[in-house]
Amino acid sequence: MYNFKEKEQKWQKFWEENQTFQTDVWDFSRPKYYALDMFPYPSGVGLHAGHPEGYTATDIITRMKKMQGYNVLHPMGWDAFGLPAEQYAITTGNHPEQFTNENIQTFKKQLKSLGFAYDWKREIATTDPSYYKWTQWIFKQLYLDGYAKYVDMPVNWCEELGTVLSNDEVIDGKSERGGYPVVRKNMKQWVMDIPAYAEKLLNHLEELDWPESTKEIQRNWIGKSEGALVDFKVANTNQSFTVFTTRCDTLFGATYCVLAPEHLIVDDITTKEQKAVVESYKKVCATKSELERTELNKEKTGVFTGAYAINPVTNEEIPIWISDYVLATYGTGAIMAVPAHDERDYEFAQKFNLPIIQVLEEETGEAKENECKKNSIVAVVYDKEKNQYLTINWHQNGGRLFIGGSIQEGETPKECAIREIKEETGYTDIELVKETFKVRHHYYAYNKDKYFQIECTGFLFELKTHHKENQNLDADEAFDVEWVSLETVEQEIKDALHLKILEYIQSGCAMVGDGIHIHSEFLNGLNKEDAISTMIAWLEEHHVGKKQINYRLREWIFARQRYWGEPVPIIHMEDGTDLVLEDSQLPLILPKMDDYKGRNGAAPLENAEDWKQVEIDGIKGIRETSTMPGSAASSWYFLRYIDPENENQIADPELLKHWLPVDLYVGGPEHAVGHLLYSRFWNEYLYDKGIVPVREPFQKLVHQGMILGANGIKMGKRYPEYVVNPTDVVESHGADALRLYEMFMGPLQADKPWSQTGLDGSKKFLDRVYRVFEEGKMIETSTPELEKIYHQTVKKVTTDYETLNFNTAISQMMIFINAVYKEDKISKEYAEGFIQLLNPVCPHITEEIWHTFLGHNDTIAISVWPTYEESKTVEDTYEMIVQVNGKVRGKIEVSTNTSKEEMEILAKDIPNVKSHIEGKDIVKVITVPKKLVNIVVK
RNA sequence: GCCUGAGUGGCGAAAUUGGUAGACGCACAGGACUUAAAAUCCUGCGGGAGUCAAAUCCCGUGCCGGUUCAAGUCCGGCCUUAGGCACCA
Repeated sequence: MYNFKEKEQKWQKFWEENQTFQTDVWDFSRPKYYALDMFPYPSGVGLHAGHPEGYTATDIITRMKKMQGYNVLHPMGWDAFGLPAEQYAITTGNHPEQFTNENIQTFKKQLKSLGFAYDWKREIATTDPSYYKWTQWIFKQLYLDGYAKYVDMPVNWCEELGTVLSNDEVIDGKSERGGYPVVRKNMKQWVMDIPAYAEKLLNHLEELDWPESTKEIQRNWIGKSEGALVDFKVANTNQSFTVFTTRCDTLFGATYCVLAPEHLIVDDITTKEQKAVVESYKKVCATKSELERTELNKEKTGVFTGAYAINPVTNEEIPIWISDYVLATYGTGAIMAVPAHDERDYEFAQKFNLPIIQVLEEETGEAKENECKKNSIVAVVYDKEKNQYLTINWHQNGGRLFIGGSIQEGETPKECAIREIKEETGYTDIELVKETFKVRHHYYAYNKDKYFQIECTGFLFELKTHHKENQNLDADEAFDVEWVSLETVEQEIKDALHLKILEYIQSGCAMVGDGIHIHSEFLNGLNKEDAISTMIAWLEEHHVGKKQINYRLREWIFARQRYWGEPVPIIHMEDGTDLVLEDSQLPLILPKMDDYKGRNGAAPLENAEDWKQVEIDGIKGIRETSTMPGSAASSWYFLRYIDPENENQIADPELLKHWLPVDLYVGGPEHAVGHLLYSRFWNEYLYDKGIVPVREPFQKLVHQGMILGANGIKMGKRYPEYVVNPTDVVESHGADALRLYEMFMGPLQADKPWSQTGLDGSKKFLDRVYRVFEEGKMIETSTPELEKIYHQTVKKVTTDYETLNFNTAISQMMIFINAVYKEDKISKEYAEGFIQLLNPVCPHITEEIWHTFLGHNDTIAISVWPTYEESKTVEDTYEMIVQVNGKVRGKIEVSTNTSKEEMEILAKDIPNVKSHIEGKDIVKVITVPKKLVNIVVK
């Protein structure tokens, strides 16, 4: 019986004493492999069930690659700055460092008990001054190059946490940590100019082997949009403002402009009469929290400034409004409103009765030469009481349609619609509900033998009473007037124009799609794409605008009003200048304090008087008291692992050149934007500076799924009875069983529920493996019976590990062990190979067998990975499937090199197949070599 | 609303370029060993009809339709669910 408790400790001690997994990074003689886990925040509660999942995945790759002859770097460290340690310090009066170090020790002990092949000599903690020296140094470079800036800007302020937060730390208007409300506030802040790298960060996503979903999230977060800047003069002043638009082609339809309430020009242009309302509106917006702003987005609000802008293409005066639906922080904080072709502008225009001009028209039907032009209408009449629509059934002569007709001389479209309804159906007691945008339609009229191009307006009327007057029909108008349900309408109306009008009536807002420009002078007749480029050329020629690319990505707010973070190495001098510390003054050490609580929203370091006050060459100054955000240290830690003790640079350039990029990076999907975007930014910056040799740090990225409770719900405080603690499992089942189970549960990337019996099953498998040796099934002579399955197993396990399909690799090893039991013997050669295959997943039991039963003195970790022969994996017979009309009617064991002709003959000879084809004509026979025969009969 | 991904037995899940749906494991049932139980080993295990037993047949991969000799896999349209974005002009 295998004593996992004793043996696991024995081998962990052995690996440590023999430094089995220490990496000589200067050994360039072998190919390198860098396998990285996202380093954990060492919280007080220790490891949870999810940690071993990702860590085991990289550990498997590490151990296999090492056996395949790679020099593997597999480090671990601690992302140790953060809020909990600080809050603990505030409540207990202890130093956060002490708390952090205790947690690190707990984590480390737990990780070691799982048997991971980390090189603990390279362990780093972000809170260690020898580490944050270099975090500060990178900050300094960014500062000197103008990417780190101290600016006055609106920020996300969280009162409860007493700090500002970056955009990725705010979710639905609440703080990611704790879920406290977040408000907007203007503050002097340190920011990183990540938008300057937006284009590079976007483009280089292409070359990465990352999950498509994560790349997509980053693309959305960067949010590139191409458009134009357009200048608007304010009438009767010398003021002007610029708007950003992606639809400059609709400029002829711009009927008003909207500025963000915070826009600087607002106060200057507001007229006396409007001053009071503008002021009060601005006040309301300022006090709204981020949450209220997003929640209140149903109803548009805004006020008129009294001023007018001049539309540069029409030279007409259009009113300037302010509204919080225009964001101060995006684009230029000002827009031109085209209500006909933008949903938000449409809604706003409807509410405040602003004019709507259609400048784009959708087209239905097919354009022909020599078309006759006319204007027409399509009218939809709806009976609310019966929930039915009024239609005209032309039967063979055109099917079902709504009411349609041509507009006559001197008639408005609406008058035409009312007239046509009366003439064709007799109904007169109707009320107009809605008039749609115009549609351009092309059709052929059989009765007139002519092609027509019509401009058609749609109408929706509601029937008030069934009062009817006489119809007034032409002789050739033979149809039935029918009330039908919406379902019938959708099924039976086929005409493209009528369908389009119905679509307008149902959706009913702005028309945002493509179409043909109208009422747009030099754009008339052009589609959207052509019109945009034509308009940009026009704007540039007339010096009133230009092409512009805009990003949604904001500056990274790089300061927190907290204690437990890296100090920013800046001194604000009395003379108003900012001074960055000399390299020799780094690291700037975080001072010990009596009280870690900030006062009135000020940073805790404000209280460190002795530390804060400095004097240089007789000039007094005050140190920056904000600290860096959590994602600062994690944005470059993967570089430090390569050379963690280097005192002169972040890492030796020669080593960086050899070891980068990270070959495999495994971590949770929750870092899709924050950490993974910031690291890419810093790495890209350091690449541009020539410090780092690769543009992208993480070549291949994989997100492990979540381990759910046995109830299928995320483990956590809500259902404490379903929480699994890995340390308990190591106690009860052993580290190997835990590792094996977590890898066997399902695909690495999927969320999977925990199962206690499943875990038992994994342990049973390990006992079954051990028993092969314990019971003496291993023999010195060869076992040809197992040859094929052994080679198949080596092949499948190797390739499945490489593609991270651990669950199927394990199932193949189970199949192999089942075969060993069936034969009741195994040769030493195959036993060794098998134990090596299992070793990356279950390092302890395999190491034990390797020494005890297989007689080795050296660790299995440095043995040579087993190989397979392709020729020995292929079967020489296979089960040929015989189908009749696609249904399986027989199976027969045949040799692999049976010819197509032979296959067909054999197939037709199977009794059950015979009975299915008897008396029928064989239409065709499909033969797929090494697979099947399908006989098609009639 | 928009963008991703997922939906297969009682459960976790497998299935090359379309080619035997359900590998492997869990649970369950039966047998062997045992005084007995546990452990272990062996066998069976999608649903239905059929039979002493079998052969055999029908149905079955979220739903509806299509392409094909053949669809879990490809195409069109829905439904459910998880994640992301959401007044981004």
